[in-house]
Formats: sequence, structure tokens, C-alpha cells
Amino acid sequence: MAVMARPARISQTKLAKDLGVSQALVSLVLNGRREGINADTYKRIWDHAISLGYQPKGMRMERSPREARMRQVGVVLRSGLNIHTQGSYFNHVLHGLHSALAERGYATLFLGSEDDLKPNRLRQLFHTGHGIQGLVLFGEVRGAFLQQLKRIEPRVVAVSARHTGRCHSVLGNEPQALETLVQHLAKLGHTRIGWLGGNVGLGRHEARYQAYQAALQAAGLTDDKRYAVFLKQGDRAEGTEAMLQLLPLRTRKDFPTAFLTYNLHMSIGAVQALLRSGLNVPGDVSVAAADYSPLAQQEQPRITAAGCEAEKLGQAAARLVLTATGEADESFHDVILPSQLYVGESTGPAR
Amino acid sequence: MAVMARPARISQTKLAKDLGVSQALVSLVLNGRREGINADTYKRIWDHAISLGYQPKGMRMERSPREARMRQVGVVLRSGLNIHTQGSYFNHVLHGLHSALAERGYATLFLGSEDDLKPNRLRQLFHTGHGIQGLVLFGEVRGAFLQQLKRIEPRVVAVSARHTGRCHSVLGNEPQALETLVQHLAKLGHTRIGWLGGNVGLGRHEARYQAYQAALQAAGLTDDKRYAVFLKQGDRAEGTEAMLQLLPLRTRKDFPTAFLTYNLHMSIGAVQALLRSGLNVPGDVSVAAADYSPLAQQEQPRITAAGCEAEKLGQAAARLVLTATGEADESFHDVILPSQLYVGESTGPAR
DNA sequence: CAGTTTGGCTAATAATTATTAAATGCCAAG
DNA sequence: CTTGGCATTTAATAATTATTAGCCAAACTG
Repeated sequence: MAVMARPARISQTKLAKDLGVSQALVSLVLNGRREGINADTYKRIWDHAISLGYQPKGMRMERSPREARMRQVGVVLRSGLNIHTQGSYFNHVLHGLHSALAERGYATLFLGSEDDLKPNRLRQLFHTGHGIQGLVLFGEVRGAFLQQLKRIEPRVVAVSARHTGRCHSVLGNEPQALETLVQHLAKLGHTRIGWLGGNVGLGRHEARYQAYQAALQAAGLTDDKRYAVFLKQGDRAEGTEAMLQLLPLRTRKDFPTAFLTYNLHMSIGAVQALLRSGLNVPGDVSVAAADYSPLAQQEQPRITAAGCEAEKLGQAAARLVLTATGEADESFHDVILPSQLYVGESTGPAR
Repeated sequence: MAVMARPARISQTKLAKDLGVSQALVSLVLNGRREGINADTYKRIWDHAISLGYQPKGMRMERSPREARMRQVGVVLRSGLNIHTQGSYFNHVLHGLHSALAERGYATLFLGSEDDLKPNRLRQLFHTGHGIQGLVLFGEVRGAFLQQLKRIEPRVVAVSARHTGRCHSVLGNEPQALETLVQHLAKLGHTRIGWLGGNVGLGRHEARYQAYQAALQAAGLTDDKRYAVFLKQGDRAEGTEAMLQLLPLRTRKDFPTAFLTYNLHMSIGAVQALLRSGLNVPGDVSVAAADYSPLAQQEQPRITAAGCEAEKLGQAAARLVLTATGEADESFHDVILPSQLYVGESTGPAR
């Protein structure tokens, strides 16, 4: 990581001495002269200059007026996520982030996912002269990876994940969302509410599941583990699969009359499974999702959902990353945005 | 656009003379020294240095070895498009683009849409030291805007749009897609096929509509304008609206037994409208889309669609932008990727 | 009014970098 | 072994940039 550290400034004269060549040759090489210069020597000089972070005298770009400076904020996706999976949730976050950054004169630099960002790749991305002034993480990343990123760029904000004491974060109010949903269903007369979980193993799932359990307790309802399913991806197909796993138990007298799903996509998949099995939504079973995006209103039936608007998460992340100082003694902020209930057509009175 | 031109190199001594100050002061300012310097003078010096494209001697970054250089490709969206509209189509393009760029050591810089990119903003984004080495346009932009972009960065590729003679482009084979769909429906016995159009006014709609008309003719089928609708957005809601506009005509003996829609989202909306009206898809009416994304397989019913895979468009765009030279005499390439038919559950035998 | 302080800038000189004619090393041919 | 040619590098000097003590004018204070 030599290129990341910025020690005392080094001169061409020093470079030349290190390499056993003349300063004149160093100057020629760093200005791109190839003619009459041995290719190996050329490469050796460039490599050494870059590895020692050589910068010429004359101007400190990082001290130029703000409005003249290229400014970018990098976006990093958690492992297993890419720009088109999980449909539109993180796309909405990205839109909110981008809009808020653009208003402040920043561009959004898409860096890829945790899986892609090996040390060589990071070195290249954060090459001398880069304009990256903060990082926004979509979802939860491994602790070691986060440490690595912070060494390079200490101004980090996580969205929909919490790395307590390690970086800033922005989340929706999960307990509020689950509580609101449970109350909505209780008001409709539901006394047995099942759970369809996805992204199991991520903190986000844990948080939502615990909030579901707490909301059941607060409403005086039973938390029956026989009607909870836990899957890995949290996509539509798993919503369908989770529902299909439970449907054989439907003849039981205590089968749930409603299900809450980890996210909107699982709700969509669960609804599809129910309809395909000849059941009525919400007539026979109600389904609701523990997050919200505009897709909820576009589906058929419209899906009842509670959560924070994804765009607002992105906007809040932009504000936070741009006020972050990256100092060692900086206080970390967790911003918890309020959740709201959207009542669609997927929930109705209990049978 | 003075910052874009790169004339003869200018020295601090020349800057000082222009401004009527000493070279010493210029050096201090450009290295960020504020103490003992008047704020107006500080700004005046920086502004002049930047406007003349001052760069210190010592190193020509643009001549550094390729692998050591920060390299980015900028993504620009057509007017009215943002990262979360039109669901996943351009997200899949972006994913394909990003993956192919990352393999070659490039990062993807999200620049926003045509509406956002005013001259001041462009100047900032393309500030001295930027690493942008090409631009990819998603969708069709205005001609004047394209000219403006090319002045800044001549290596431009348009995706799903063709600016003939102005830049490179990557498109799916629209005639092939429409032909395939019409043939598929003809084989199922359909003799009357309607059209639901979106993004009317964009070249993309025109191309698809014309290809639809040509395919009807080639199949010896009638192109009946009474059963064609033309709307502006091309989203789900307009798919629904277009279908609902035509449904009152359903009692006619020559009402179409199938519809082709401009894109997948309109198909989804049209199917929703039919189901909501008590009709059967594909029993009563078949619906198919003139583009393809994996969403076609996730819907209920799965939607029959033909088109090029969006990710492949992105990958082809990456290859093209990285081989572009930006020279004034460069030949422009239009790359037309083959379309494929995905048969879902939304098409079946004609009634 | 005179002396002191402060803010802003510069002349002078040192350090860094650029340029070019000349030097050096290597290899092949005689 | 010597010589010539070519490829590569450098010594010397010019140009550019950095640093700092000093300069000057305006404002303040007694």
C-alpha cells in the first residue's frame, strides 16, 4: 500500500539516486519520452516513481478551490449483490444517493462489489490524483474488508447495514416497520402471522426477524417457529419456495392467516405461489413485506409493505458521507429513518 | 471550455506576469498557502491557473504505464431516464458494462442524465486530471448534447440508440426480434396482431414499430391502425392504459387475438389490465414484448419476449468504447447483436 | 505626530526539473 | 585487435518552482 501513504515529498533527484540513473533520464521518462530509452529502464523508473508516490512540485491539487476539483463518491456493493439483483431496492437507493451528490457537485463512481475489490484493484482505483471523497456501502460487508477500505478512504457510510463503531450508517427503522405491519394485521383480526426470511446470516435479516418477534410479543400474539422459513437469497423465487414449503401444512387449524416476508420480492414470490395453488390473496392468506419500494404499488395485487423509502436512504447517505471528516477521533453516526406503512391489496381480514 | 483545450504548457512565471503578482506568490497559492494571503488574490490566482490549464512540470500522468493509471468510463442517461425507471433493462446493461470494464481495469463513473449535465457541471467532471477514457450513453440523446460531449471526450458509444455518423452504437437486432415474434404468433394461428407503443418520439420506438409493420407484411398479415396505441413513457402503467383503451373494442369481429408491446414493462401492464378485466392470458388474448430481460421469466404469467440480452449490450459497449480512438477520422461502428425468442406463458393458440 | 503592528506581497536565493550536446558501452565487421 | 555505428545514458546548463527574510503601506495606539 505504498501508493496510499503520502510521506515526505520525493524529488526526481532522489529517485535517480535510488535507481542508479541520472536525474535527466528520470525527467525524460516521467514525461513519456521513449525514443532512445531502453524499455526495461523506462518501466523500472515509472514503477519506482509510482510506488514512492512521486508528485512533481508546482501545485497541490487537493488544495485547489472546492468548485474546481473533481469530486466523486464511490459506491461498493456487498458480496453477492450486483446492480440488477434484488430488483429495484438498491437502485432506488442509488438514485437517491446520486441525485443528492449531484446537487452538491459530486459524481457517483461505481466500484463494484466486495468480491471484485482485491488489493491490486483498490490500488488502481485509488491511484494518485483520484477524486474519491467518500465511500458508500450498499449492504453489509465483511469486517476485514471494511477495515481495508477505511485505510484507503476513511469517510465511509453503510446503507442498510450497521457496523457499530466502525463507520457511519443509514437504516430504516426496522422495529417500527415490523410493529406497524403486525398492528395492521392484528387490526384485521389476524392472530397467527408467519415469517418468510431471506438473506439469512446478514444482520439485516436478524434485525427484521427480531423486530417481527418483538412486535408479535407486544401484540400478545404467538411466535410459532413451525411457520417460519429461513432462506439465503431473499429473491422472488425464494418467496415462492418458502410459501410452497409451508402450504402442505395448510390443513392444520393453527396455520397462519397472514405472512410477513423479509422483503418485497419475497412477498411477490409468495403471492405468486398462493395464487398458483388456487388460493386467494388476501381472502385466504394475507401477505405483507418488511420493506418498501414503489414496486409495491405496481404489482398485481398491490403489496402491503412497510419501510423507509429507499431513495431517502440514499439521500441521507449522501449527506452523511459529505459531512464525514475521516478523522481518527470522529464520532460515528447511525441515522435511522422513519418507516411508513403502505396498504396495498395483499392484506385483508383474517378468515 | 478553456479548461478542455490543452495549449502550450504555461509556467508559474507566466501566470504571475499575467496577474501582476510575483512568481513566489503564485507558487504559495498553488500549494495551498492561505496564511498572509488575501482571499481574493488567492482565488484570482487559482482561477487563472485552472482556466489556463496550468500543470506543473515533472510528470505527464497521461503517459504513465497503463496499469498504473486511473481509468474510468462515464455513463450518461438519456433525458427522462434515471437509474430506477424502466425497471431492470438498463440496470442489466449497466451490469454487463461494469463487469466488462472491471475485467479490463476500468471503473464505471455514473454521470447522471442529459438533463443534469449543464456546461458548468461538465467542466467540473472533466477537470484536469480526470481519468475518463470514454463515454457510454444509455438511450438516445439530443444531437447538440452529443456534440457537446464529443468535444470533451470523443470516444462515445450509444446503447439502444443510433446517432448515425456521430458516434459508435450497440443495438439489438430489432427487425429480427419483431420478425421472430410475429412468426411465433402466426404459427400459433394469430392473424390479427395489435401494437402497444411507448417512448413515442424516440428513434427506438420508431425502429421497433417499423420492424413490427414490416414483419406483419412479410407474414402476409394486416397492419390495422385501429388496434395500435402510442404512448409516451413506455412503463407498466402505460401498458395497462393502452390495453384498457382498446378493450372497449373487443366485441368487434376483427379485434386482435394478440398484441405486441414496445417493451417488457408494457407487456406486464397489459397482462395486468386483461386479467383485471376478467380475461384470460393467453386463452383470450396473447401478449408479447419486443425486448427481453430476465424479468420476463419472473413474472406471472411468464412473458413471451424477443430481444437481445441487455447484459450483452453492456458488454459490447464496453469493448467498443475501449477500442475507440476518438480521432477525427475514426470510422464509426454500429454493432447489432442478435435477438432471441423467449417463449413464456403469455402467448398461446389464437381463439 | 511618531512609533508599532499587521497584512500582504516580493526579491533573492535554493531546490527541482528540462533540455541537449556529448559521453559511454556494446556489438559486429574488417 | 581496432574501428565504426548504434543504442542508451549523462554532465552541464537553462528553465521552473520553493522558501524565507525583508519590504511597504495602512491602520492603530499612546
